[in-house]
Amino acid sequence: MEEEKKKKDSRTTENSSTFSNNQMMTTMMMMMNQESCSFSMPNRSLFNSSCQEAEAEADDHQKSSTSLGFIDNMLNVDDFNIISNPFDDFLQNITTTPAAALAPSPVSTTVPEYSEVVNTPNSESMSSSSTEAAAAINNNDDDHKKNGEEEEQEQENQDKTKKQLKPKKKNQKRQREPRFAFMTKSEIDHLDDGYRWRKYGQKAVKNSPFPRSYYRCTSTACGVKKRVERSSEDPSIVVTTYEGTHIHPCPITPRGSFGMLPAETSTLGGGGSIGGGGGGGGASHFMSIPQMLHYQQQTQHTIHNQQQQPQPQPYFRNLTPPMSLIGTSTTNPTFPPSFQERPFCPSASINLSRDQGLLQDMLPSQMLKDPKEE
DNA sequence: CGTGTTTGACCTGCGC
DNA sequence: GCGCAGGTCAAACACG
Repeated sequence: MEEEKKKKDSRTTENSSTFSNNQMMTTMMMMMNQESCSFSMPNRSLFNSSCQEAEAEADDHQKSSTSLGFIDNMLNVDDFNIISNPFDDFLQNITTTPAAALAPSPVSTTVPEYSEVVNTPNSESMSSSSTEAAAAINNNDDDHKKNGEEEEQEQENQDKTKKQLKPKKKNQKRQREPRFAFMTKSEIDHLDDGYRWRKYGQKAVKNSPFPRSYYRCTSTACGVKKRVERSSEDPSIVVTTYEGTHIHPCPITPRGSFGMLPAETSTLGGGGSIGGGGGGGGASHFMSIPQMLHYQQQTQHTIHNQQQQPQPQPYFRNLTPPMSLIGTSTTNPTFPPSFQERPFCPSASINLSRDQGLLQDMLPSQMLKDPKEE
């Protein structure tokens, strides 16, 4: 126990101190629940797998959405309710982009744990909208309600006597929410995905020196959970497992920036902090999407060079514009000030030139032109 | 004071 | 039934 503490402490300091420079991250999706696969990824663009589609969407968003601009593009908040099927895209990408291609080495070897749950992209259970997805998430309950709403009420009374721990237990063993996990090579334990998470538990995992952290979406009525743990085989790999579907848009701060943005802005430290930089000693380590993008850029670049072949780079592809903005400190009005000003990563300026080079590989030419034109 | 983390205790599922 | 491991709760605590 104390060892873990020490480890954690050391990791904490280590992460906070070293995270800036050398972390690239390789994100790869691995699994999802075999029963239903309606998970709605908060940042659709994050996992949008189809490059063309992603670009098209990016274009569409740029044309159509000006109020929230990049934020919307990133989070698709504006079309949260009409998200066609983010996970479907994602899954397609899984099939078209072998994990090994994205992250060659150890990552793929750790997948087996989840390989069983990899679903087929064409699974009909994939709903075509986030609302449907949410419904699909709840359909577990619905199904069971069909079987015994009366029972439910009866047992509800019984359950009241018990701890509120499991009000749902009667229906089934335990609700299996659609789940999927992705592995991220990062020093950061908790990758920020735009939603607010509250840590509700931490457990030591057998055969792993690293504890597993349990997070729950802070939005009321949103039961999405996520587990974060480090791979025992490769401590540099963080395995994040999402369970459930958000039934609400991605939170956005009044200033138009993500609530999720990590500690880079003090305004997000306390009540505004998303992803827990705030209380409890700030032991969790978040990587903002911009940061992720930054690393993803590097990763992509590396991959690109290695393979001499443009692999689909789905997850952050249409998120690249803000990266370029961040890197160049441009003042594109389309994007929130927070993204323009925020030194999201200490290495951002240092890597400016390199990022621009990367952007050439990744960004549509239009994207690169925009800042200049304006 | 509000929000979030920590952490020990408790519960549940599962294999034997 | 028992034990183990995973998952969750909730009080205590930390922070802004």
